[in-house]
Amino acid sequence: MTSVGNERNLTIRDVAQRAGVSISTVSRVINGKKVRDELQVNVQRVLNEMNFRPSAVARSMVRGRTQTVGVLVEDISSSYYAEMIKGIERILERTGHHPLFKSSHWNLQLEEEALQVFLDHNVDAIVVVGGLISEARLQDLAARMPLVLVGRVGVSVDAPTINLDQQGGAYGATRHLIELGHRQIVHISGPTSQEDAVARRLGYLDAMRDHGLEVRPDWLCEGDFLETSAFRATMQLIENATPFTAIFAGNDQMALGVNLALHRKGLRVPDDVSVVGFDDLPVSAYVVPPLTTIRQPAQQVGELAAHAAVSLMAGEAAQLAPLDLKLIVRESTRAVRR
Amino acid sequence: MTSVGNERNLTIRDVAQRAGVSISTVSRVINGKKVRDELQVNVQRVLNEMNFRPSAVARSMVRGRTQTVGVLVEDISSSYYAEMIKGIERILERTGHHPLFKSSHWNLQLEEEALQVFLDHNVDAIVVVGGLISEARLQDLAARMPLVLVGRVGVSVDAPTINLDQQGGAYGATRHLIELGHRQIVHISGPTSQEDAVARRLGYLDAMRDHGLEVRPDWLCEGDFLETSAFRATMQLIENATPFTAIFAGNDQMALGVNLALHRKGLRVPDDVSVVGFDDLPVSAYVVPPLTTIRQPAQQVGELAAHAAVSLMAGEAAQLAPLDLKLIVRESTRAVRR
DNA sequence: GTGAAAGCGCTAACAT
DNA sequence: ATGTTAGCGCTTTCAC
Repeated sequence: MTSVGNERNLTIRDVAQRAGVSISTVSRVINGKKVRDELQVNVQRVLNEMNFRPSAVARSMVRGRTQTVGVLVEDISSSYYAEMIKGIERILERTGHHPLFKSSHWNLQLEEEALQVFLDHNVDAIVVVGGLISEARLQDLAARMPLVLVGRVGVSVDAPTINLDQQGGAYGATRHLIELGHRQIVHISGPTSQEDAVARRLGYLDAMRDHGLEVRPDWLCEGDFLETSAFRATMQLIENATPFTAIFAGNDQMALGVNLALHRKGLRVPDDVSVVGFDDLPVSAYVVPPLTTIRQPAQQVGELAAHAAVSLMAGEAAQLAPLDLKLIVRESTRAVRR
Repeated sequence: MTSVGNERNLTIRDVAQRAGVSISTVSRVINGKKVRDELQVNVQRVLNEMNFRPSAVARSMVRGRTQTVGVLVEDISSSYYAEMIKGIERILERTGHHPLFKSSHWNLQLEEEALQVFLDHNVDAIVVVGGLISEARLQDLAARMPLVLVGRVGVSVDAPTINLDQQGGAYGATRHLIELGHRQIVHISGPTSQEDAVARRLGYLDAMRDHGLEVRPDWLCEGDFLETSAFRATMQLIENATPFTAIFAGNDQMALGVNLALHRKGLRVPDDVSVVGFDDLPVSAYVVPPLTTIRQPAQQVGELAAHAAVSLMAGEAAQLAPLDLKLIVRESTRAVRR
C-alpha cells in the first residue's frame, strides 16, 4: 500500500543518507535543478521509495514566500461568497497557491484580526471582499504586499479592484418592471451600512426618477439582506394597505422572503405582484415561480480576483476584464394588470 | 495611525536591539514567561511601539506545530458544507487554530492531493467530511495524526467519527408521508456512489416495507443531489403517467427541482402532490410552499467535528455527543386526498 | 532571571 | 556538477 506522505517525519537528510549524496543534491533533484543523470535517477528513486515530501513550512521559512493567499469575506457560508470562493479555489489550484479563507461576519474587529492572521502567516497576497476596513488601512496594506479588492467601490487604493455596477444592475431591474407597466414599485434594500445596498437603492431611485415616477416614502424599506427582514417588511406593507404592484428586493434571499409573505397574504406572483431579486443564486432558477433577477457572476468575480492576485505576486500588473450584470427574466415578473 | 502588522519585516532581533535585551528575553515576554518586571514592561512597550508580531512560519518551524487544521469537504460552496464550515470556523477561532479548507469535488485524486497539501503544510489535525478516501488510507492517517471523520459510516478507522442517522432520517420522512395517508410514494435518491444517498434510500425502502407498502420499480429514481436531475426525473414520471401522490427527494435541492417540475405540469404542492426534502437548507423555510424536510444540524456537526479535533490535538479523547435528525413539518406535505 | 548558542528543515550562496 | 556551510525567525536548552 502506498502511504500518504512521510512515514515519520523524514527530512531531506534521511533521503541524502539513504541515497548516499549530500542534502543539496537532494534539494536540487526535488527542485528540478541540474544534477548528473545517474544521481538524479538514483535520488528520485529513493525519494519515491521513502515517499518523501519536503516540508512546506521549512520552505516558506527560507524562501520567504508561503504560496498562500489570504481571502477575507463576510461569510463563507453565504451563497454569494461561497460561489466566489469556488472561483478563487479553481484559479489558485492551477498556480499552486493555497487560499486561506476567513469570515469576518460584518465585524470590523474580526476583519482586522483576520488580516493580522494573514500577515502573521506571511501570506503572499490578500484578497479583501467587501468589508469595513478603512481606506487608509487598505492603502497601508497595498503598499506592502499584493492586495486585491472586490466590491469596494469608490476607494482610491493603489490595488486592483473588481467591482460590478450594482447601481446599474438595480437600474436595469427597476426599468424592467417599469417597462412591464408597473408604476407602484417597492424597493426593499439591504442594510444601508453596506455599499452594495446603497448602490442598488440608488439605481432604483434613478430609474424611477428617469421615468418620471414618484417614489412614495413607504415604498422604500430597509432590510438586512436576509429572508426574514423582507418577509416582515412585505407583511407590513400589505397590512398598511400600501399600494404596489411590484417589489424589487435588494437580493434574492430577500426576494424569497417577499414571495413567502405574498403567499401568506394570498397574493400571487406574478399575477398580483411582480418580484425581482438580485444575485441570481443557484436556487433562484428553481423556486416557484422561477425568480427574475440580476445575475452577478460570482464565480467569475472570484476567478478574476484570483488571477489579479497571481499577477501581482508575479510582479505583473493585474488585467481586469470588465464583468457585467445581466437581467435574467424568469417567471416572477409580468406585465401589470390593467 | 496604527499600522497593521510590522513596518517592514521586523524580527525579534530588532526588538531586542531596541529594548536593549537579548532575543531570548523578547521571546519570553512574547510568550508570557517569567521575566523581571522592569524588563517585561520595557520590552512590552517596545513590542507595542514597533507593532511587532512574531512570524507564525518561524514558530511553526521550531515548535513543530502550525495551529492549523485541514478540512476536506466535497464542495465549499454547497449549502450543506458551507454551514458545516461555519460551525468549524466558530470553534477553531476560539482555540486559536486556523482551518484550511479544501474542496475535492467528489474526485478521489483531488482528495489525495488535498491531504498531501495538508501533510506538506504540517497541519495539526485533519477533518475529512465524506469523500472517497479508502478506509486503509484513513487508518494510515489516523495512526499518524489527529483525524476526525464526518459522515463516513461503517468505516472502522481508529478516529472519532461523526455520523447522523441518514437511514433513520429518511425512514422518518417516508413514515411522515405514510401517516398522511400516502401510499404511492416516489423516492428520488442522490447518486448511489455516495453513502448518504444509499442510506437514505434504504430508509425509504425500510419504511415502505414496514408499512406493508410495495415499491414500484419506477418509484425509485436516481438523481445527483442537484436540482436539475430531480426536475428531469419528475417530468419523466409525469410523462410516463406513473401514479404517485408524494415524492421524497434525497435532499432539499432536489426537492426544489421536484417542485418546479410539478409546477410546470400544473400539479400543486401540497394539494396534488406532497413533497419532502432532506437537509433543511436555510432557504427551505422560505420557498413557496415552505418545505417539509429532515433537518441536518450542519453547523452543529461542524462544531462537534472541530471540538473533536481540538481534543485530539490536546491529546485527549474526543467527546462525541449524539446529534439527531429532526422532521420539520412545513407546508409541502398534507394528507392525501381521498 | 538572563544571555549565548543550538537547531527546526530547507535553500542558496560559496567552495571545491 | 557536487558538497559544505550559512542562515530564514523563532524557541529552548544550557550555562551563568
